[in-house]
Amino acid sequence: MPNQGNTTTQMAGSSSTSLAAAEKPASPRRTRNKPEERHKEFVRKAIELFAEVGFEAGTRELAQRLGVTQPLLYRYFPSKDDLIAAVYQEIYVNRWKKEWRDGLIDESRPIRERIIAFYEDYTSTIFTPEWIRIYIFAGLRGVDINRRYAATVEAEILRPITLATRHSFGLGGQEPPTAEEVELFWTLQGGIFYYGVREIVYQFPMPVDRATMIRNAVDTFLTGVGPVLKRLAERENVAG
Amino acid sequence: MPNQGNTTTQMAGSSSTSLAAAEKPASPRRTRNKPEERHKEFVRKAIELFAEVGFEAGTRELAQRLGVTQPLLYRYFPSKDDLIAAVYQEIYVNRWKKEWRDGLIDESRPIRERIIAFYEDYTSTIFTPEWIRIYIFAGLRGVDINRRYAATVEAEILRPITLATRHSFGLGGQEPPTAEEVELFWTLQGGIFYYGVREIVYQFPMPVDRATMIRNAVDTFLTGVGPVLKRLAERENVAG
DNA sequence: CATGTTATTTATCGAACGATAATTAACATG
DNA sequence: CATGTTAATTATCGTTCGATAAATAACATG
Repeated sequence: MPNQGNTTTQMAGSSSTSLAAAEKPASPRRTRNKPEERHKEFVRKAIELFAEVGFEAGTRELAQRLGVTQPLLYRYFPSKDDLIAAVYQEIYVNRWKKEWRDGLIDESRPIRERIIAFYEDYTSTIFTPEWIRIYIFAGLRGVDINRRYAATVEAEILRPITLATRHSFGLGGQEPPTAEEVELFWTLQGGIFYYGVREIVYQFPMPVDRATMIRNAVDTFLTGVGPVLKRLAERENVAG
Repeated sequence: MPNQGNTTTQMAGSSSTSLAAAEKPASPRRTRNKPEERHKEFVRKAIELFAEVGFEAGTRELAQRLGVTQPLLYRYFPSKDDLIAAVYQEIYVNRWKKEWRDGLIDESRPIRERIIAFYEDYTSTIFTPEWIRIYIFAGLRGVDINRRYAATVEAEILRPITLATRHSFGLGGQEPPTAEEVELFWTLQGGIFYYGVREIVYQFPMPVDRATMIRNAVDTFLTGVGPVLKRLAERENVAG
């Protein structure tokens, strides 16, 4: 049934003609593409598929969506795990913006403005099904990816925010933020992140739009964090 | 334990003796148990296994851990999905405490105390690999469970907290909390929940203990939420 | 102790999976 | 236009999965 008919095989396209058995789009032989493009194309579609189904998604399903045969995948990725690694790289490394940190430590703007601007841009990057769902899939599958990512968030975002906030309250000097201080900002980070999880993963109806949520959360946090930071700083001075 | 084996079938236990082919613990025939106990036992072990591996965990692996054969599972659960449903029921329905709501609306204690006490007890219930990991697995697999659970959290926890906090600030009356108000408390909830995710799922080293984190997060929140709630209430009064 | 019920096991099916080897055809080069 | 390279396909292997049917043995009852 592979149909080698030299006649009308062309328009096998993708849909409608598929028989009950599925899987084979009935197009024998396709065009020949450049390896780099194929590689990118494969990763892009893999992200799409994994975000939907998870990493248990079959290589046959992926091949079908790409309009190629399943063994072709193994010409570009030695194993499925290598494909998954490429997916991680694309999402969590290539999409990170160095400007986030720069904006946060830019003392020419008020701290509130900086933090709100950061979270608006950051959430516009990560609040997609691809980013969030794959991030969560990754965390359940193994801890490496997420630990590394969390370490980056802490080093590049939360510690700078902590120091900047401390300064804006006229507290402390250059000493590195304590774990307890950083933990405070983790709860802000987590609270905002969980908004995205409810919206995108649990598909909860979200009556409050993202910008409003961020503004209220940051306002609440910045108003309340002053006294707590002060208390922590005093305790630190006594202890140290 | 069970196994009244009249000979040496005893030590079929679990390890070492397993041949290369694996799967069969070499114990032919076991004792006969009461159906209700089996049912409970199966669910209990299924929770354990699913928390580790996810719902893709094989029924053969589960059977092996139970010391029974795989087809026996199908005498107690018509399909794997029914087993999963029983797991959900056990974790997310049976472990819910009505006292949480009662404690939160008990106006004889200060609001700060009530909220901190609630989160300490709540986290002591849900900050286990079983609860958190299965909750997250469930959310990626389908939205029903988590949507239902989130609706319960909102109705039984967050709305009461919102009203109680409003009162403690001398704001508003009996009007139901607005979506924007509730959303504020969702960020607190999410921030605390994400602490558990980092600890249990991502296995991040947590230098700040749970109680301290809760105290700081609630203090920050309660200090900061007053002005924001007030602003929202005023806007509401003008608009309404 | 004989008998009936049913909890449990043995054996097996069909589908789907990741992966490999061998074959075929698209394209670049002379 | 003949030729070599390699992108892409066909065919297939071995494993694992959820699930079912039939055989067997534990226990209750008389």
